Amino acid sequence: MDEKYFPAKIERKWQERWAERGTFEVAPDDEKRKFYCLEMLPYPSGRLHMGHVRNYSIGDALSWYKRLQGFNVLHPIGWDSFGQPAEQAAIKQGVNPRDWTEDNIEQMKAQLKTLGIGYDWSREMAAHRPDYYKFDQWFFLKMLEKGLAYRKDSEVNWCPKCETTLSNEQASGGICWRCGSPVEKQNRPQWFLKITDYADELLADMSEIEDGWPERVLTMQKNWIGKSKGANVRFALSGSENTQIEVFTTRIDTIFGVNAIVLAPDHPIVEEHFESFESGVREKIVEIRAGQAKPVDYGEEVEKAGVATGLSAVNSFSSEEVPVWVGNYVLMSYGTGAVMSVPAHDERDGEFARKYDLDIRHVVMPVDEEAEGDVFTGYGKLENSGEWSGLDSKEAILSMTTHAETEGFGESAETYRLRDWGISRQRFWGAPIPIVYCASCGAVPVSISELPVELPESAPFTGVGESPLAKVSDFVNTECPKCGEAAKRETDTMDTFVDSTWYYYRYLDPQNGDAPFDKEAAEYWMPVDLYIGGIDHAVMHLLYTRFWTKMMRDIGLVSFSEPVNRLLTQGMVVGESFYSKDAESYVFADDVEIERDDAGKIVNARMKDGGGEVRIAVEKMGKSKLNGVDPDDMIEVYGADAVRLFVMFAAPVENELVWQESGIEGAVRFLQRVWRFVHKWRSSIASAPREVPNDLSKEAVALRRKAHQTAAKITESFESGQFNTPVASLMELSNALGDFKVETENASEGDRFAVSEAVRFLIIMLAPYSPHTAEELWEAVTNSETGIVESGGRFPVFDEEVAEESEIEIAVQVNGKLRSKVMAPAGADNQTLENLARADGKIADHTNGKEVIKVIVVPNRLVNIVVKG
RNA sequence: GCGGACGUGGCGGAAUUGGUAGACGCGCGGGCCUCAGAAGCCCGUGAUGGCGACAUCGUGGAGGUUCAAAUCCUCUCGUCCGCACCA
Repeated sequence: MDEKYFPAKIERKWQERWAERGTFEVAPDDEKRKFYCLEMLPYPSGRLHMGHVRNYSIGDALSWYKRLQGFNVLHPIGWDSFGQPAEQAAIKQGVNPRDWTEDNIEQMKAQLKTLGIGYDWSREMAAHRPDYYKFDQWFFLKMLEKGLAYRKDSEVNWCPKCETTLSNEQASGGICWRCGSPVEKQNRPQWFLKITDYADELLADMSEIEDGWPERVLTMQKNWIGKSKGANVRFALSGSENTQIEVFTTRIDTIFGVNAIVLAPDHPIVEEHFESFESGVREKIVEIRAGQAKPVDYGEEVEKAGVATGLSAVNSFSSEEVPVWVGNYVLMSYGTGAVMSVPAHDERDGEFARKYDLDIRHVVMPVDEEAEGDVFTGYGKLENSGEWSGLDSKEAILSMTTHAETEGFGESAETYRLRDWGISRQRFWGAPIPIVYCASCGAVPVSISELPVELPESAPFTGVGESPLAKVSDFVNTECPKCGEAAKRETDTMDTFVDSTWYYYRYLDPQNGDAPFDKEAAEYWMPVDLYIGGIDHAVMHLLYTRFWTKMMRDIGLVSFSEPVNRLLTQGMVVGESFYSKDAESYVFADDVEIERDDAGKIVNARMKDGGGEVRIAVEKMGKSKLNGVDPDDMIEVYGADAVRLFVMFAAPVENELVWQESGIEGAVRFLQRVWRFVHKWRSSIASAPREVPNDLSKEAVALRRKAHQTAAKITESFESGQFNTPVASLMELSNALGDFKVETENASEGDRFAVSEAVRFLIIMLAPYSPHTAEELWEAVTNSETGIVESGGRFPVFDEEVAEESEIEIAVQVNGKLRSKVMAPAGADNQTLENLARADGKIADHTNGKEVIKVIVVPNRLVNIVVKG
């Protein structure tokens, strides 16, 4: 052990040693309890950023903690290596996407190793390698067999900038989730996965995981699935024998207030009667269609527009004839694509009716008279509703639904916001969809034994038009698997969310060539015990992956329904940015001079050279803001251990983390302090007695107590998912060691024991945060070169008796105000505490001459004396 | 508009879940060491008043429940996030 702390040196040493010994490589072991710790796999952009560092530091901390408790910890990593940037690079720089991707993986892997994250690298996977995407295709075929994959000619979201289709989620709000461009609509045949088949289960099974998942993630998913209960009701189209218009409504109780049926502009009935409409109507419908196809900016409210088609329909409840309109606010993709318009009891219908001067008839009376305005959307008492008049809304809904069912023109129904998952992408860099189109046989699946359908080496990357695959004739032209005739391959590739939906199952059995993974491996390791990632994946990835697990259960691959027991959503890493008002641009922190007042509050910031005013803000890191921090630079200056320690200490994991260089300096100071202390005591520790000596000094007893209390606290924090406070506890323990004022040469047996115990505790509890430093210190005090885990180092189990304080400070209050503190033996009874409190001089001053009404005693805490007068 | 979360020193954040508010770190102030600096070490640091022991105030604001509230309840202000014609 060097006298001084040289992080680069020890970090290299231990990274090599871990690799040599395979410290983090694991295999199923029925003797040990398993723990599967997972972080969201990165896209191999080529550079690690601070968000990654945070993500992996959290995962590694918990992995170490569990490992040190004797768990068999699976902690893998891989690459989400299909996707647009590689293809963009191919278009812009003419590089081969495969080479580009492999290079980036190489670089990021090196960075991860420099960080010293304890991964089982033997299980690494990468989505773009055929041995992985073969099983994307395998799953697709299995789902096709099960009827869970289908092809449908459908309108898709098209991003003109990325030149690709987007899922509904990716196009949410009318803008591309990746580049922010407005999304257009296009019609084309698409492959879909039937996630909607699992909508109910995805909702119901939330009860299985609600203890371990953040409430807001489940709420977001719930809203996304958007289950809505109501009824379908059919209106007969006037003048037509058996054409009916079906509407979905949650408020069948308002059906006597219907003044019109409003159809989506692309409703089949509109299509069917289109030619019979007057020319003005046709024009208006075309206009509405165009308007709906246009993406809408966030927050922008679209004015309602519509046109009466001239058709009319009969309200089966009232026998009333109502006009049929087309409206721009009705969506074909939700419910039945038709609504019954009830302007008195629905805001949208009200707005529509006001604009076009349609009848407004109230059929539900508010029960409390608080309701104002002409539209009342609450529940109330029915009126003007035939035999249902007088009923409460809720009763009426039940009764009217039953009536519709009996009469055969309606039934209760459920509708979801969730759509099926469109997976077709007009891209090269993704898993080919294993389908062949044959002139006589149609769409024919490639047989499983022929997988993988490999991507060609390269393709012409022009950046425009169809998928590049369509231009690779060797790829496109093939034979029909069924009839052997010449046929063409599907040239769309799969959404990359397919790759990331099941990657963590591949870690369980990464070499398997016959199946995505071995069922027994999954039995041992799954479900994931802790999954850590950003909140931005709350809906898409995390909903897809829950769906995928249920699908795998149904094809017999796994025996459970939920893949992740506990989810931790980590906050962003942000940086301080400096904006020069004179230059009207961001400037580097180094060029800024900060002035503070006596309390340390920043009062002024100016440029060092010109003195121009500078505005300081905390913003997402970015090149343009000059506030990005490169993990490699930080590791070089402070060491990986200090970076990791700071990242964990600076904020609770779910919060934003403000990167501050002064903060990381504090982290290094702490590590150095620990280092110096261990260096000074290392031989005394090595020769310390193994058993507790009898003659412990008061100070030694206090040090032991602190060590055991720290172990108790940290264990509790880890178990509850708190990672910042343990660092504070470690610092306290380190401070207590620093306060232990015995020189090594005068240390008694008892002193050496207490110091040795506290130091070993400290080192092991430091390992989750700063593993290299902990390993080096451990080696210095134990002389074992195999590393902490292999040499049997275990997370300290605290001894309650040792941790217990013998004397406790008791707060004494008079009328709830703190007036004094007294020392009392631990566990003293209420009477003793009260007597002690009353005997205190300061308390007497506050109670003399007053009548004591009541005395409240909280054992080991406080005494509150309530007085009058 | 609907839904959700959160407001604690100059800053990041603690607080055994109703029981001594501000742990720990940063920043700031003072001191020791040093030729000097860096590093390190020691002391102080919520606000106001007082030489002081101490007193008063204090967890966005206003009420309330309680012997006792950062924590529970009501209202209110603010910040952030999600959804947004979903019938």
